[in-house]
Amino acid sequence: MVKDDLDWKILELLQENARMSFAQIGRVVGLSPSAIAERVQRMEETEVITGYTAQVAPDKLGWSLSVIIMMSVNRINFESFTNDLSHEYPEMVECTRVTGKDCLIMKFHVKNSNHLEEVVNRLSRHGDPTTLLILNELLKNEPIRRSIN
Amino acid sequence: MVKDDLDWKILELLQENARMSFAQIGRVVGLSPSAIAERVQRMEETEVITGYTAQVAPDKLGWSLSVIIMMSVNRINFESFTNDLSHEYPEMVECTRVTGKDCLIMKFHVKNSNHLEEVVNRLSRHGDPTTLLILNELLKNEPIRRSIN
DNA sequence: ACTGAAAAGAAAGTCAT
DNA sequence: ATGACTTTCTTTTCAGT
Repeated sequence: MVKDDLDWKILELLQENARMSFAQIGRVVGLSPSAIAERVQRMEETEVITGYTAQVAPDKLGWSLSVIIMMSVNRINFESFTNDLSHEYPEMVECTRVTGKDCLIMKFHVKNSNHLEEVVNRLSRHGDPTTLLILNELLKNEPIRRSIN
Repeated sequence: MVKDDLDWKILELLQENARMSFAQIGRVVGLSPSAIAERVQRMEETEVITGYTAQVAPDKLGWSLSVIIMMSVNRINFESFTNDLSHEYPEMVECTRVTGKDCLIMKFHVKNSNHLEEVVNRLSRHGDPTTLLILNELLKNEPIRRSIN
């Protein structure tokens, strides 16, 4: 798991820049590269760290519209809908089930409003989607820090 | 920007594992390490790639409850609220402004329901928050792929 | 659990092709 | 963009504490 403040410092650094070398991290926290490697490996194995991802700008890649779509999917269709999501909806980047009547909150990147309409049409077979256009991502993927108890 | 399919393949690989070495990527896509380095550097400079982040499991770190909170903040208070968000709300990991009456959708990790109440109380000074408990993250940080055409 | 040393591997730079 | 080359840095492994 997470043992001490050093582990927390390592987690913070890797959340800010996942490509930092163990040597670089070691210099900041005051441990040898091998000690960092061991700690990171332990946190990977215990799934405290679940992966490392590059963040990309969808608008620079032809996905110029981002939306949040909320939809209730009734229990009968729920499994068939949530099964194979990323395959059925390649433009979906997030899907969160939340409390409320079988409610899903999803995030999509689409090319334009025609593409959005097409996505909404596909979704409509499973429920009644509410679409919110994303105007500004004020905070995104903010690092998780130590819970101060 | 993004020149060709090779760039796209590199982006896919880095979104799946941001710690891959240029040499590893080169072996997969069939280019030399220095060619990969140049392409990645170009995509960083043009801000196609905006960063590299480690993904961590909040529940293994003492943040056992995750919630989405929606709230309208009227235009007068909007700037004062959105200014210094991560400092005022360290438990906030996402804040998205969407269409609708000055509407914000936020994501928080909290320790427990008491902590959640405390967060809701703090928010209530700026608007009327609606809280949805996250039950399951079916899709999270799904890689962005090539827009077909 | 950490250090330090040695070997292997990768990165960053140069240059010619 | 590659290949050859050098220098520097990093990872990995392992013996030692």
